[in-house]
Amino acid sequence: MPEQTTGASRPTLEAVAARAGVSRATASRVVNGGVGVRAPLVDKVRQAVEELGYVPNHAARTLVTRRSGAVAVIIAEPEFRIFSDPFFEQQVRGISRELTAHDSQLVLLWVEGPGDHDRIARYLGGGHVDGTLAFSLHNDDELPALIARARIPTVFGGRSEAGQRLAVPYVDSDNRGGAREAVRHLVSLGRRHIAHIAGPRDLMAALDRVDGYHDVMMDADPALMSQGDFTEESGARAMAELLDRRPDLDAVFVANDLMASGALRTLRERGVRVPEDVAVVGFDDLASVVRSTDPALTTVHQDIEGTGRLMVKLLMRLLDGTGGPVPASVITPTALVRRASA
Amino acid sequence: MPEQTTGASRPTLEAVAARAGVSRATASRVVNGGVGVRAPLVDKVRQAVEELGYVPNHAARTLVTRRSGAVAVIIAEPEFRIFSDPFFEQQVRGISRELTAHDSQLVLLWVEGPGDHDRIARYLGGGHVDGTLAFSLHNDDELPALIARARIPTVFGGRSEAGQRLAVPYVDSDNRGGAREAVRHLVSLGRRHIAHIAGPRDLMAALDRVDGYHDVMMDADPALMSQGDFTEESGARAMAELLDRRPDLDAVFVANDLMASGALRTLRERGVRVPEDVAVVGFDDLASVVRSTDPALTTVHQDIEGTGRLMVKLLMRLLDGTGGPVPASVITPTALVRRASA
DNA sequence: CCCAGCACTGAGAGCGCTCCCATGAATACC
DNA sequence: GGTATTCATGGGAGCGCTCTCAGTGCTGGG
Repeated sequence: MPEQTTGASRPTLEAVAARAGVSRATASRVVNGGVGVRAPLVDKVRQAVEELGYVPNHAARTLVTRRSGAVAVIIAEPEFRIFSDPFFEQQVRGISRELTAHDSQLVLLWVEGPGDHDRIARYLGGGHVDGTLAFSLHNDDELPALIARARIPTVFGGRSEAGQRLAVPYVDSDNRGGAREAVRHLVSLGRRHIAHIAGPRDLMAALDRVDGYHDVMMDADPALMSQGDFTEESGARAMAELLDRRPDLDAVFVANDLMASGALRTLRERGVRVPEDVAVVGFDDLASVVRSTDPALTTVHQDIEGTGRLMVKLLMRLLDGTGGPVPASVITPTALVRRASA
Repeated sequence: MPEQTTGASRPTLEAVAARAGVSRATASRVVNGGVGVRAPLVDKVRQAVEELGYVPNHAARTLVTRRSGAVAVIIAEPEFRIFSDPFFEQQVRGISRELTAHDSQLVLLWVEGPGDHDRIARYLGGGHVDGTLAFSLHNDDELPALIARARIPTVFGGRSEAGQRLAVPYVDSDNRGGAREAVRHLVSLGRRHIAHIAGPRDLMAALDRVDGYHDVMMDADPALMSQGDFTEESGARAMAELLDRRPDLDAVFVANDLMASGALRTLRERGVRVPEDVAVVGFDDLASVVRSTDPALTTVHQDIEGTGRLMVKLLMRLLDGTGGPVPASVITPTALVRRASA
C-alpha cells in the first residue's frame, strides 16, 4: 500500500477506506452524507477521515459528477467603477453568502473588453464553473450575447433588453413601483409641482424610475424633468436647472441618493428650506449617504444583498432542475423610508 | 464510437484525435503547445479542435497535473469595507490582469469571521486552488495563521507582523520612504513646523508613514502629531486640532489623500492659505480625490495595480519553483507628485 | 547493405472519485 | 421452512486527461 509510505501527499479515499476496513464505495457514501450505511461503519469511516485529515479531491469529484461547485461572477470592464460602488459590494456580499450556503465558490471573471471575449468563452466552456452571474447594466453590452453563446446557465442582475431577448432570468428591484411610491408620497403631502431628477438614459434601472414617476405624474410639465448621471455633482447641477426653470416647484423625486445629496446641497445654497419649501425623496437608501444628509433623507429602500442572494437561488434552481420552472424574473420589493426630507 | 452520437455533450480529446486520425497522446501534445509533433499532424489536430469546438476538460487535467490553475484571493470580513475602497479595487484589478496573463483564475474567498475558518481551511486543503493571495492589514488578524496551517503557497499584500513571523512573502509600497520624501520636500520648501496627520494605529502602512515622518523630523514636537482614521472627516478634525495646538505650523504631511482633502477643507474654512501659509502633502495619489481638491494636492504616488501584479508574480515563482529563491518581500517604489498644495 | 541512433507517434496506465450493479445477509411473506 | 424482498456492502468500470515507455520508420556511419 503505497499510500502509507507517501506520507507527504494528501490521503485519498482509498486510504480512508483501508483504515476504516471498508470498501472505497462505502467510504465515499459516508463522506457524502452517509445515507444507507450502518451506524458503526459510518463512525469508523468518520474516524478514519479525522485521523488522516482527509479532504476530498475536488478535481476527481468534478470529473465524474460534472459539477464544479463554482459559479462565475462576471464583471465587465466598462462598469469596473461599479466595483467601488457600495451597491455592488452589497450585491456581491449577498452572492458570496448564498453561494457559501450552497457549498459553491465564487470565481471572479473580469472582462476587460471585446478582446477578452474569447478567453471568457473558453473559460465558460471548459467546465470550470456550473453557471454564471452577470450584471447587465447598459443596454449596449455585448456580454449577454457572449454568455448566451456559451450555453451556460446564467442569471442576470438587473433587467436589460438583451437579457430579456435572450430569455435569461434576472433579478431586479421594483424600480418602477418604488418610484411610484415615492411620488405618491409626495402627492399625499399635498405637493403639486413635483420634479424628477433622472439617472443615465442607458440604464434600465434609471429608466424604470422615470416610468414610475410618470405613472403618477401622467401629464407632468417636461420642464420638471432633469437629467443626471447618478453622481452627487450631477444632482446638484440638475437641481439648479430645475429651480431656474420652475421656481415654483415644491417637491423633487431624485433617482438615487447620491444625486439627492447633491440636490440637497443646491437647495441649501439657494436658501430653499427642506422639506418646508421643497420636499426631497431619494432612491437606494444608501447607508453612507443617508446618514450624513441634512435633513435626513427620505428615500426608497431596496434590499441589495437580498437581490444578490436571489440571483444565486435562482441559478441553483436552474442547475438542479428541481423546485419547478424558473421564472423569467424576480422583482424584489422596495419600501419608502420616511425621514426628515419629505 | 459513442462520442459522435452524443452530440449534446462536449467533445473529448479522444474525439479530436479520432477526427484528426492520430492518437490521443498526439492530440494532447498539440493542444499543449505541439512540441515534438510534425507540422502536418499539428495542423490536422488544430483543425479538428476547431471543427469540433474542443475545449479541454479542466477537471481531468487538474486531476493528473495536480494544478488547478486558480488562485484564491482572501478577503477578511472585518475589512469588508475595503471592497468599496478604490485602493482595493485597483489592487484586485492588477491581480486579475496578471493572473489572466498566467492563465489562472481568481477565486474570491470571503471570510466572514472565525466561524468560517473551518470552511476556508477545508477549501484550501481540497486542492481547489494552487495558492492564495491575502491582505493582512491589521495586526490582530487570525487569517495569516489559518493560511499557514493550510500549508498552501501564499503571498500577502501589505506588511504585517504575523506575515513576517510566519515568513510569508509580501508586497508593499515603500510607505516609509514615500513619507520621508514627502517631508523632505516640505523641508526643502523652507518649512520648519511640519505636522503629521497619522492613520489608524493598527495599520502597518500608517505606522510606516509615521516612521518616515520621524526619520526626517527626528525631534518633532509631539503636538505636531495628530491622529486620524483615514476618512475625510477625521482629516478635517485632526487639522483643526493641530491648528489649535500649534497655530504657527507651516506645513502638514497627511497620511492619505482622503484625510488631506478633509484637512484642506478645514484650512479653507479657517482662512488659511494653501500653500502660502500652510503647505499640504498627501499620500496615495488617488485619482478621484486629487482631481477635485483645491488647490490640487501634492501627494505621494504609489503603483497600486503594480502591487497587485507583483503579488501574483511572486506567487507564480513560489508555485513554479523556478526563477530562483523567492524574496521575503518586495517593496514597490513611491514617487512624490508635485502639484499646487506644496 | 546492415544496424545504431534519432525523431515521432501510439498504447496504456493511472490520477481520485462516483455510481451502477452484483453479491450476500437479513428480514418478510405465504 | 422455502422463497421473495429488502437492505447494506463491495467490485469494478470509467469520467477525460497526461505522461511514461515501447515501438515505428528514418537517416547516417561503417
